[in-house]
Amino acid sequence: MATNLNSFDAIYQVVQLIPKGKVTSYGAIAAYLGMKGGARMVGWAMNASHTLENVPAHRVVNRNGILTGKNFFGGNRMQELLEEEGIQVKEDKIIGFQQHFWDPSSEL
DNA sequence: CATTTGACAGAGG
DNA sequence: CCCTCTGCCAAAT
Repeated sequence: MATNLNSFDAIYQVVQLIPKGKVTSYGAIAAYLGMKGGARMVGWAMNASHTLENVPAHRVVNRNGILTGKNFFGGNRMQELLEEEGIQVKEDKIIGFQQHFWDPSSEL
């Protein structure tokens, strides 16, 4: 797919496609977009996306299921959003991460 | 144009 | 699981 999408836009699309109550990792998104190993780029996109509203970056965590970007959300905002979607978060990390994991490469 | 940086990932200890 | 080092890619300065 990747219809006329610029670097960041493609990432925003995938993040917006994450089902409610699900989460994914930067690497999974990067791999889906073909930039395996470019996971850092995904984080960069999120940094730019945090100014947007339709990008549920709170559903994107690192490979360990840790809310790496919670600091960018402003306090416990990220954790609250996840808990509202049925995801339990403890000490900045998702409980049963694999259980809530959503892989774009498999689901899309 | 070269260097630094960044919300990562994987391997090793 | 935590810490450290290396590898990757693109944007920002």
